[in-house]
Amino acid sequence: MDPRLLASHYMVKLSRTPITQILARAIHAHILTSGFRPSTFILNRLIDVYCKSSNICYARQLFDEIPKPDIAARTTLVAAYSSMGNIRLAKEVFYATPLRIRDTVSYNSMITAYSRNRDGHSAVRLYKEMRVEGFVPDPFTFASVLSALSLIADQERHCQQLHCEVIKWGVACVVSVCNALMSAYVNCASSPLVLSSSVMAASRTLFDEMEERDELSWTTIVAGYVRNGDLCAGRKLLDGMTEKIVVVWNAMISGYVHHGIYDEAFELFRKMQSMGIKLDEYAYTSIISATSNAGLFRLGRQVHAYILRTELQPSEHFILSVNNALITFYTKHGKLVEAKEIFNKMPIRDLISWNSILSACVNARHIEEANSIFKEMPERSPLAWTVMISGLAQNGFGEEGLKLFNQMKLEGLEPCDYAYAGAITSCAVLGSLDNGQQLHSQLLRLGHDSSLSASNALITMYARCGLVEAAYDVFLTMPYVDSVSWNAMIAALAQHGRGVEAIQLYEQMLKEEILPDRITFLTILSACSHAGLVKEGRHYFDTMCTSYGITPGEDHYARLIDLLCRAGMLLEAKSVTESMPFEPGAPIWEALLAGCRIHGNIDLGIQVAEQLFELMPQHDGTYIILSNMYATLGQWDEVARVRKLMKERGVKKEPGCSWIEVENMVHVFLVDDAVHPEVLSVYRYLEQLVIEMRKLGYVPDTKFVLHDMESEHKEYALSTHSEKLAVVYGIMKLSPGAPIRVFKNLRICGDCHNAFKFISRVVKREIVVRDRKRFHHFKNGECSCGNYW
DNA sequence: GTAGGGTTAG
Repeated sequence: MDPRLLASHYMVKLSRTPITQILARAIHAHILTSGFRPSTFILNRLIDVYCKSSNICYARQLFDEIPKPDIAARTTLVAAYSSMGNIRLAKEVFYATPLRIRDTVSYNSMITAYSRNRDGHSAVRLYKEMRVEGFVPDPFTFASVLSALSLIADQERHCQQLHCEVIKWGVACVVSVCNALMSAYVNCASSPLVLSSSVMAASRTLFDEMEERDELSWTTIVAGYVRNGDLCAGRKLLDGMTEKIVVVWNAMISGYVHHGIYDEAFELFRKMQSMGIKLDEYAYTSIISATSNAGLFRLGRQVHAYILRTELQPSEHFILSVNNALITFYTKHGKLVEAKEIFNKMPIRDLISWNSILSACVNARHIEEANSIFKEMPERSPLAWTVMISGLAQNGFGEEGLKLFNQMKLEGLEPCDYAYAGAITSCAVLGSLDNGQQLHSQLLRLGHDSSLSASNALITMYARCGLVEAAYDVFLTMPYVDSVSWNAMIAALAQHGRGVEAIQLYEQMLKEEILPDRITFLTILSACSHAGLVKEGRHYFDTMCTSYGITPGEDHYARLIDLLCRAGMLLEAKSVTESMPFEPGAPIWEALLAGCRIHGNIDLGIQVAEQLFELMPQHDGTYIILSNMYATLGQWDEVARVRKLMKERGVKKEPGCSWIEVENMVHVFLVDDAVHPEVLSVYRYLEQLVIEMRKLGYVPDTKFVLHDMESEHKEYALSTHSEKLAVVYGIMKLSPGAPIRVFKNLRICGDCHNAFKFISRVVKREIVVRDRKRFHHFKNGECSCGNYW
């Protein structure tokens, strides 16, 4: 075929019909085999097709194969590389183009490339360069360079300078240039050094003085107001509009949702509906998110049903984003099954779908499931890692959380402050102070130390590692705090038996007008409980309802009952259970049973245990407490009966286990340990200690041995308790005078509690023990709990 | 041949 004919044939084909990649390949092949040199027009179209189908390699091949591609082809390629995020190749082509044949369009493309690559400085530099070289900027140049300004510091000054240039080059009346300028001014407001009202005013003046406006002009100004928190100004403009521009409505609705003004969001949504403005995925996702945040389950489900009924041919993008929002909606309302159903039925999923279903599983504490989703994900974004790390930590998987955090770093991903918070929480779970401190110093180095989530995690970490003062330091030096910080600090004091201080801090919180939430009351109730402050606890329980409108949940009642039980008011506690507006569940009975144990009320204990056996027959704690109660009374037949019951039902007792950190290594001891390599020397050291302790009056309290055996053996059994072994190991290994910090998975044993008082005197060191419930600080023969535990 | 707005994940 005659090459010229072929060319015109291509021209027609290329300009009229959408070209598939296959067709492009065919033309490309023909060009190569026939030696036909296509016009720039054809070349550009082909490059464009390849790029739109993500085939940048072919595009470059085409470019390289054709001798001396002209400026238009080069520019197309720069733009293509830019839109695919490959700045390296874009630069290569641009700078290989001789200066004398570059034109304004090639500069525009390169400036955009830098801007897309989030390199605002290079974009601005190139703009200045082109001006020095004498190229004339056009409206596209300004649109490109102005959009790059949001990426650099001192944007306001640059904005004003470019504003002058715009006027100088006579393009101030071009709508697209004005839009870009307005948008640049609006973006300045995100800098803390800029007064948002002044840049918004500059933007508004531009808007008001525009002779003609397009949809984007309206959107830029309204979205600008919304983003900078001036919802009223945005709404005023919206109400005065004659045109119905969907994007503006959507921006307004999302603004209301972000500011928690849900009523207005719903009202606007309904208005859109009644005015016949097409509701698209943006409107729906915002409104679904409103129902998620506002806890409006029924309304959310109605929206869901409405979408299914009315959207008969939804686009792919519509299905994707709406379903993503729905996953979160069902997750936030505790409906994992529904969330999973939506996810499973989705024809296509993106990063957000995967991240949403991952957090759905994490929130529902289905860690196994979350783990397999995490492994299955096609792309693990830093967010997914973060969700997984904090999910593991918050569900007590400290070791796994920390491991994942380290793995994230090994894979070259930079953990954000939330990921650090997860890792720090992992340390809190493990009681790993060394790791926690290292993470703290990393935070300081990275400048993440002002992060709210990381600092809140630090408070908890230091507290759970036994360093209340360090927790306090973090709390006091935080640039701003939220109710989580207050709750964490109050809890820190409460766990360490400093109930009065916890209450004082709570009162301080009220003075600073921070509203307490349900967590605050849980914390303050346990503070009162640990410190034996019955009157105060009752008072706070009442004010929770009367002054703050928080309906006490089962967990609040459980703490109130715990408070009364510890103080020996078992009958009153019992009567509270009867006055509750719901049937008592396991937490209530457990609190009562613990009270019965402390005060040796076996009759009530048996009744309560029966309830618990029914509710959770596989729970070891009930059997243990009951058998221990019989054992203290010497009723060994009954002990045997309970043990037999356990065996029959296949219930296993969680073995006691304690651990201590020495030089960044965690050493674990079990009851009657024979596993730890140095356990023999630990036993020998303990024997010597006991001799010294007896001189000071220590008598092993064998009532804490819960099996029937000779008293000599009982003393031996006591000496094998895991917490004793860990404490002794600490005395042997830690530098002289350093406090001993030991962690135990169960509650501390009574004889160990007594023994540690004596040990603290013999070795003249502070011993800190964290058990399942709280901390004990032993110093000079006394414990911080005042024996009230 | 080049630029530009609104959403959903912690």
